[in-house]
Amino acid sequence: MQRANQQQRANQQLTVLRALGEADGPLSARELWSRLIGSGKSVGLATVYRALQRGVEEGTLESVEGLGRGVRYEPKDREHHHHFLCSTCDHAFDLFGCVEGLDSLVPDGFQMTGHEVVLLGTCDACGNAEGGC
Amino acid sequence: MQRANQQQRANQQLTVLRALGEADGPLSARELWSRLIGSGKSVGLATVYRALQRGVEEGTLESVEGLGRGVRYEPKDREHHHHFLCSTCDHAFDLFGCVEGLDSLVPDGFQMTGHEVVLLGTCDACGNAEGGC
DNA sequence: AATAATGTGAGAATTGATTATCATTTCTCT
DNA sequence: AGAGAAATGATAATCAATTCTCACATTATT
Repeated sequence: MQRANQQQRANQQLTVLRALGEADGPLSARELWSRLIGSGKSVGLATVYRALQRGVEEGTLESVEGLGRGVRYEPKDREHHHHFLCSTCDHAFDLFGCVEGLDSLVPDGFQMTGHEVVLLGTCDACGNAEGGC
Repeated sequence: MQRANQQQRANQQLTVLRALGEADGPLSARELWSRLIGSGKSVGLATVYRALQRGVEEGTLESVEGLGRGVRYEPKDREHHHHFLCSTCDHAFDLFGCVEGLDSLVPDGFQMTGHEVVLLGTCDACGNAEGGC
């Protein structure tokens, strides 16, 4: 049992961060954990939280609120983008591009420092498969 | 004591819904409750939840996710609009107007059914008062 | 190798939001 | 006024997300 685990352990937090880096959108701690488990990587949920927390502290990750409930995380080095939230599978996808005309929405006296755009709907996979993807 | 309460009670849920209707943006159950208490109206938090839940069931209210954490509620009869979330006081303000060019962001095969735009920054009051508003 | 520092997993503990419960109170209708 | 239905408020219960704890494993440092 010790032997078997030796190659699977190393720096689990790196495993976590790598998986997040390969995702096509921001993930919650649990989503990330599920993916890792699903792909045969054995990590504890606590370790996922530790990796995310540390990533944010060190500035390599960014927490993304505003996508349904809960908090998701994504690498901070991605360029400005927005997200598509599938209402069927609840997965968030990165989008490319941005929009025009945001400044005109800002009320007098308010200072805008950022913005979020979330498109809602059905993703490709869920659109085809009836039940969900 | 009976006398005193008689005018304060009536239909507390109406009181709740009226307060929400007068707000300048969507409120969470707790925000709404705080406002009521703050303005001298004595209602239970449970009643606030009941009023909101029922409003959604009856179709007069709409729940708004995507503004930081938590769920907020707003009257459904307002026309299409978006929100400004103040990062200092965490209050959400209704905005007027919308944006262009959202369609071009949708990936192939995805079906967009709606969108949300949230502007982040500092509201007028918090911008002036240093500490918060 | 010996020791110290750090990382890890499992599950307990905590937290905050929401819902359920229940004894009263208020309404509605007669 | 009187009876039964609905509403109310206080608080307990529930639930999911996140953090904490601790025994043990791994790595780093002599």
